[in-house]
Amino acid sequence: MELQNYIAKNGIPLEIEKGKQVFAQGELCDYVYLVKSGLLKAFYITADGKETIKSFIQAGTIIGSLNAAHCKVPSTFSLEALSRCELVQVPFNELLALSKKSISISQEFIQILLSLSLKKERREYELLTLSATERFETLCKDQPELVKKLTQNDIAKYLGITPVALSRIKHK
Amino acid sequence: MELQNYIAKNGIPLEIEKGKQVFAQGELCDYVYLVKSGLLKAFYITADGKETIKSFIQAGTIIGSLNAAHCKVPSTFSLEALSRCELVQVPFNELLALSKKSISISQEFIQILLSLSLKKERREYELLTLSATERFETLCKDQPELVKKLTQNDIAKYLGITPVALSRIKHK
DNA sequence: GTGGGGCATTAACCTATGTTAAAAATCACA
DNA sequence: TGTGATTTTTAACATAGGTTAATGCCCCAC
Repeated sequence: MELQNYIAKNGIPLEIEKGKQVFAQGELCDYVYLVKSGLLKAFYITADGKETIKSFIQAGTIIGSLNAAHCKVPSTFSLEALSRCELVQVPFNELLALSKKSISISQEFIQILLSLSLKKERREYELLTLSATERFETLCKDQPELVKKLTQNDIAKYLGITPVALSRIKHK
Repeated sequence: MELQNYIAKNGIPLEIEKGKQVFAQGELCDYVYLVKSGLLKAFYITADGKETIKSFIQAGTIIGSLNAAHCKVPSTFSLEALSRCELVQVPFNELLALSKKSISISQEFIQILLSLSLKKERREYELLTLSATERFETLCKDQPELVKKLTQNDIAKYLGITPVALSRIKHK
């Protein structure tokens, strides 16, 4: 909470319209964003121009390209608003510096990174061991409210299949 | 380094013979392990009895089931030695407690978790956007020494395909 | 050296998903 | 309410990878 409070107080508020990008794949982006309201998607555009969705980001989450912010390299993904969003922006380094001065902030950082790792581990597990149908069922069971807000196109891109394949799966 | 030194000094040394498991999927495991030598694999057994490999763990790495250690739930994967291994075992909570008292340990923890997240992100990216052939090529390019030490069986299980499919891919 | 066990290859056939294209449904809004 | 735009469905065909099983290979214990 301390960390979120810090961001809420010291960060720069941003409004992002539906369909607009917060940052784009290939750009440097040293910021981290706290999502106050709205829904976003983080996605890759592959070499052959196809989009695959890495994750959906809901209110209350902190999001940023760790890679870009931490390693000073271009982001590997884009972040785009699926609905009008209120964000608060703060430089990643500022948070890291803050964590060097406060044990409680450090601890919160550690908790956030731990839960991030667990989330990614879960996704890795699903991609590695479940079929597209099973991944779809899991998503519907775990996040029914989220699924309602998404287009089938975006769900498919998140599952790693085409919209056509998802339509087929639903048909059963 | 401070963290690794702590583990090396205060942990319990373990020797694991090739083929033996450090912990098994479904068990509680509150420990974290520093790999001093050898090679291990972390893998899942799915509901229908198939094995898929989550990652290979080489010397110098710290490994453990974050989920099991942090959330007090059974591990979702098993850890098995692919060659004779020297490990050092330390309770995860001990490290977490330590990080609450020392900023520098906290910072190291954060760095480890950051690089873990980046690694997982990369894997997620590959599973989501690359074909089996491309994943195999990437692995061969990025970790040629590792590939040499592995059986084709294990490589296939890591790529998320069957050994038969991998043999076909290599044929080309 | 012999025999057994696991690993790798090959082949034949099967299934899930991709691709393309067209039709149908839904939505957005003038 | 009508109309164009977008999303979803359906169909036909192509391809990657799964499954099973047979064969050969290699290593190692005896």
